[in-house]
Amino acid sequence: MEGANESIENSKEQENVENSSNEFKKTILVVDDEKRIVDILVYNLQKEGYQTIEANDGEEAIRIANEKKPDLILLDIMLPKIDGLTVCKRLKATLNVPILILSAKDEEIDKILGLELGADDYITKPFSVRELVARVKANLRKVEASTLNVEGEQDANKETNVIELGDLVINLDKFEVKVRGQVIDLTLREFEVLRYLAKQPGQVVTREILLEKVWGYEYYGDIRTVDVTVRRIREKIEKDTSAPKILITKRGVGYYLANV
Amino acid sequence: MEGANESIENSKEQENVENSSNEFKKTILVVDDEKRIVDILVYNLQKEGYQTIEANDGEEAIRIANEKKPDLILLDIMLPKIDGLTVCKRLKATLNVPILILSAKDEEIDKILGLELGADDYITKPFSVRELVARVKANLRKVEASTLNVEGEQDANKETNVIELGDLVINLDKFEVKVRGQVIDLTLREFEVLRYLAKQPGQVVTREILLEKVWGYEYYGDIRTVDVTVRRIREKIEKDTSAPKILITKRGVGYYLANV
DNA sequence: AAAATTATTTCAAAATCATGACATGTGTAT
DNA sequence: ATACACATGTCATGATTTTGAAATAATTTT
Repeated sequence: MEGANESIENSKEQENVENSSNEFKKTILVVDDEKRIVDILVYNLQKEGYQTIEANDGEEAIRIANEKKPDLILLDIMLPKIDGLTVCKRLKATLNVPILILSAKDEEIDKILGLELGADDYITKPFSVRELVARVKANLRKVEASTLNVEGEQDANKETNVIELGDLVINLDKFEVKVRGQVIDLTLREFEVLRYLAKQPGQVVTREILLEKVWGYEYYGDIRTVDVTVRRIREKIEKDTSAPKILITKRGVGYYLANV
Repeated sequence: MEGANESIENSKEQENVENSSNEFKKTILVVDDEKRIVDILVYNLQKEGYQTIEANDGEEAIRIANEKKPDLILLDIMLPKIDGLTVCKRLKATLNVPILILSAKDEEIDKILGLELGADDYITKPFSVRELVARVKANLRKVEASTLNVEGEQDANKETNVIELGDLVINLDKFEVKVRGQVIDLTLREFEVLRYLAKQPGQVVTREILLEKVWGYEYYGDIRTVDVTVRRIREKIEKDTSAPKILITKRGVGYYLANV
């Protein structure tokens, strides 16, 4: 979204620089079941000088990828037949190809990263075409630059997938939450809300942001849905629901997690 | 256009937070030749606290957009004089503004996407107002996010979202104010007034400006409302309300925050 | 002193939130 | 297939807080 004008012109120039320097066009496999999305992606990637192939579901994706060996894969997670997560894992197991994940929700992305499927990058909807193209290029460059250190760095940044906040311990890998030492059972939605808040403790998050990041860009339900989910979380983690100490309301704004 | 009423209720609630947190209202250019549509869009966007400008054909759209530099453009594709596609392409060439395409049919969208133009998002008629507003907000947020992260790489760049002014510490993320080390509890309105003043300490701000920037353009209430809010703030932050040391009156003009 | 401006108090309306109840959908075990 | 538990979203209601306006008091300016 940054620099619309600049990049329209840019893209023409870079076309030559980036692509003509490699004799042959890089091939990108676009995997999405929404034809519209595929169309945008394909159109814009071709404009940038890439060759594209398409797949509309997970099964196809795996088959085509193995057959055509693309230089990069753009992969939506919401897919028919075999979901994107599985596709990603399987492809990573057999092919050494950068995979760029498309997703409507931040939380979905987290899940993927948490599961260590080996995705190389991700981008959440709505994304600008510009942004996408930039990521594609970046990832292709990365491969080129480090054809030697194939698997070196990834394991290096093994972050603690546990967030600790006072009485609260959130294990992102296990999808498990402990309060005061007790494992409590949250539903997926509840967990995601809590996790999102926990990533930035103290920071007040509006309901709208939560809806977008947790429920997803495509969700247009009642904003008060957030309140209800919060209440359900509180029922499980707060000693006294009527005086929350952990998940706190900022009246007129939204919710936040008390830090420490 | 189902759901016009639904969002009328909606808008009452979140009115403030998202918009007034940027102390000026975002401007949205609505481009459509059907007056009815424009009216509905404008009405609802204003309800949400956006400023709106209108254009009824493609020619006008381009002219106005270049002149007024809106923060976002809602663009119908079916337009007299210059069609939406062209408008989009041209605008993208000169302005860096998110464009949200309105279209009657899915197929139309398909066609559009097959074409160039870096539209940022699209929405097909009929759409719910809630959906539209959500998309508008999402796209505006996107812009904001990308202007903050200079290179878009990591969110790790910790902008201190904290304003310090002598005894006063305002944490913008937490919507929290400390006075002499003590966290005090301000209402949203109070917080916003204080924040606005704090962004330009020493600078005297008239009540009119405060009303406009904090209450919003559409607010036509009593100007003395500002006084009352100021008093409420003082009660919470001043040691001696009758001799304010922090939030000070400039008689005949307005108020300002003492500098250091 | 009169006029103008600001401070303070009070009150009712409006906004916001928590909660319970209900509806729907989904998966699972019988 | 049927029944059941569970997850999740929606809605209505009541409680609480916030807010604007009006009325009055206090202060400053002219």
